[in-house]
Amino acid sequence: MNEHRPEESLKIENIVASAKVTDSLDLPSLASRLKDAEYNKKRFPGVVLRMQDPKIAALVFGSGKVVLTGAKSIDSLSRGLQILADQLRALGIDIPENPEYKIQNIVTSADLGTPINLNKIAVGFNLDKIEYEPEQFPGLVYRLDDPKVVVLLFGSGKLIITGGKVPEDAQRAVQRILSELSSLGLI
Amino acid sequence: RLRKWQRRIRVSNATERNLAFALSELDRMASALGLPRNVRETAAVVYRDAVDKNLIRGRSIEGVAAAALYAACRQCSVPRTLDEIAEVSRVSRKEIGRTYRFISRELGLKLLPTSPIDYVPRFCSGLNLKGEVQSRAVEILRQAGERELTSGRGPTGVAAAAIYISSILGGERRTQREVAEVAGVTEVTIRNRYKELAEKLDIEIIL
DNA sequence: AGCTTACTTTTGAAAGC
DNA sequence: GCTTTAAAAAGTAAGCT
Repeated sequence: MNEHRPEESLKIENIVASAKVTDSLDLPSLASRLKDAEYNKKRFPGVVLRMQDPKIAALVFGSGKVVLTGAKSIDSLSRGLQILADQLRALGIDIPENPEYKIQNIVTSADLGTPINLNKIAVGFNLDKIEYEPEQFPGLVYRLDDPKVVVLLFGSGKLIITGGKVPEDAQRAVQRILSELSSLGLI
Repeated sequence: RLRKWQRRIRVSNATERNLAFALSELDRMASALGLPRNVRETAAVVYRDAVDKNLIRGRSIEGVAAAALYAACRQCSVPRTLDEIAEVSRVSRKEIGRTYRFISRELGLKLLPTSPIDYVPRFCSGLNLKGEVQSRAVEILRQAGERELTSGRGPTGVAAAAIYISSILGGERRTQREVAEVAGVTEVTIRNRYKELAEKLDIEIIL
């Protein structure tokens, strides 16, 4: 069940991406013609669209720009964008064949396989690039410069890597943390 | 040149007026929390350092003052939670927290997370528990720290659980409700923490 | 007591207040 | 700075039975 290999425990939990599918969109009519659309201009300037197949939420703006969140793989993200494009085409809107998109953030979970002492880590790093306030949140926040990501470390040894642009960022972050913790004798 | 003078005087007046306001705010909050003079003085130093480094830009005087007081309490080992500071401030807990992180980083305060042990004296006196019970709670917390039973847990909750246990061991039992009240946590949290401490530190509790 | 729901933290884009 | 989306981690909290 548990392979206990830190580098094999990586799992993408969420991907956020942005794209420009057209030059302008009429949100009011778009919202009324799409079934799963939610639109409250007072509340938020974009239309919220929820897809069930790849479970993704899309934010559609009047500028023609779109934000996709919730995808658990780059593949499902692409499929989600295709589905969104098809829905807009069905409304008579011209959308490019393969809209360009940019991954803005990838959230990955991982497991070091061993419980860790957050207090010792905070001391070991001399609080550099580290924030640990258990009164407020149980995780220790570690900001890495390379890769430029933020890691949330928990006492259980599980962690969250966020802020990455490519899947490899999380992989590198875990490797770096493993080597830093072992060189500090904290793992 | 007269203009320049007047401008300097104006700026100087504003600076002094703001500092006076900040110091009176620190004093007002410290009094409301019953904090000793050394904490007020430490908070004043932190606030002045923040002013000298222009850290007030874009932030409210009251927010920086509250954050300085929060930091000072921790530096002096007489911690107050962000909620307690927020109760006597007109700034939200969220704002005080973010301002604290900012000045803490900019001034290089390097404060380690609050130790549950630092809450013991205040909570015990609030429960009228004698020194013996207090010492036993501190000993339990010392062991808990070594056994990694505090990682990620709220310091007040762990301290409350240790006090709950030591009050029973010392024959001066306080109910979970009473301890929860002075510690500012729920009875559920005390229950979860004390069960974990008792189990992993092999402490037998007979009710 | 226990279950459910929900909030804390982090990240990123979008348009506008 | 805020608003909205999604998602994980673990602790704490609140409401209901």
